[in-house]
Amino acid sequence: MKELKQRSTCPVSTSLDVLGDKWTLLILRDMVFAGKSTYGQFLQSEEKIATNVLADRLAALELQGILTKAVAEDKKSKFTYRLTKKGAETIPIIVELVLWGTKHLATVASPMLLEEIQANKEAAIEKFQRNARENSQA
Amino acid sequence: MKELKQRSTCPVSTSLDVLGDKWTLLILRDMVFAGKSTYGQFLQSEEKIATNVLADRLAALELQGILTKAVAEDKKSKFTYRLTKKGAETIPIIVELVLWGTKHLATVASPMLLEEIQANKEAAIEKFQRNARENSQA
DNA sequence: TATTTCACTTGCTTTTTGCAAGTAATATAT
DNA sequence: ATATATTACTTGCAAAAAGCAAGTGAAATA
Repeated sequence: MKELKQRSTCPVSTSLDVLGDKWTLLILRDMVFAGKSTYGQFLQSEEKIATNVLADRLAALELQGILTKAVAEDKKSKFTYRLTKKGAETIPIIVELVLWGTKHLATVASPMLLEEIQANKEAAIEKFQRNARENSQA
Repeated sequence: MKELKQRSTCPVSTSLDVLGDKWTLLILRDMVFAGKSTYGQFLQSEEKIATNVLADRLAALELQGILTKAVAEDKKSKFTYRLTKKGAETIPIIVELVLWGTKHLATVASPMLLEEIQANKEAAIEKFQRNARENSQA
């Protein structure tokens, strides 16, 4: 596992201690924009995260209180990962990454998603957060 | 050096390919909030970046067009790093990291900075961007 | 009862990071 | 003019993290 090494008391630095690697925010992206919630779903993403890295990150995110892990309703051999409030509040960060990447890098964003964000960023963030919380009640 | 390996065409993923590590955004933080612009200044930060990692990241950021490197006015043995427009437009991401870290992690932010951001986020971001661009004219 | 699904773990190689020391081009002090 | 100090790196090596392929174990399905 991965224990948190806090390099300083700066909020940017400590946020990066938690979220600042190439995979953590992609897992959260999959939960927020693709509604994914299981280990197998996360493994299937286009970026092909290694299975041991995924296990490590999920455990770290759970430890940090960013997501919760629970036995799925349908099968008890399955787990469902859900965002906590703390986790859902990373959505503004992810949305800014979408906007920056779309503007400055060679990327392809879903036009509908992008339009929604550009039309009213605050409203779009609230909707994503509401969805994340709603799904967590299911 | 570090060439860009793009894992997918997703804007979140590609933004993380560029910015998603533990050091890159700290360098940008130092430029934005502390007005730092030289190699020696970056080395002195609280988080103690290794000198070879700093050199690697500065070269990668220059390659990505996020900052420019120029001989300093006062000494020609010194270089000045400045944010480009693309670089200054990462500020919203950094600001969201400040807010999330402040709310959810054990951190200490400058009260003045935090108040300024909380009072009017958009205005604060614009100010930081203006400063970054102003300094780049100096 | 056998096979498949699902969520991991293990072992090994490669890559990245961290650390300490070294170098080379100015700049400053004597 | 010469020696010392700055500044911005590079180099070499050990430690940590990531990537890859195969294996495991519990539960669901055939």
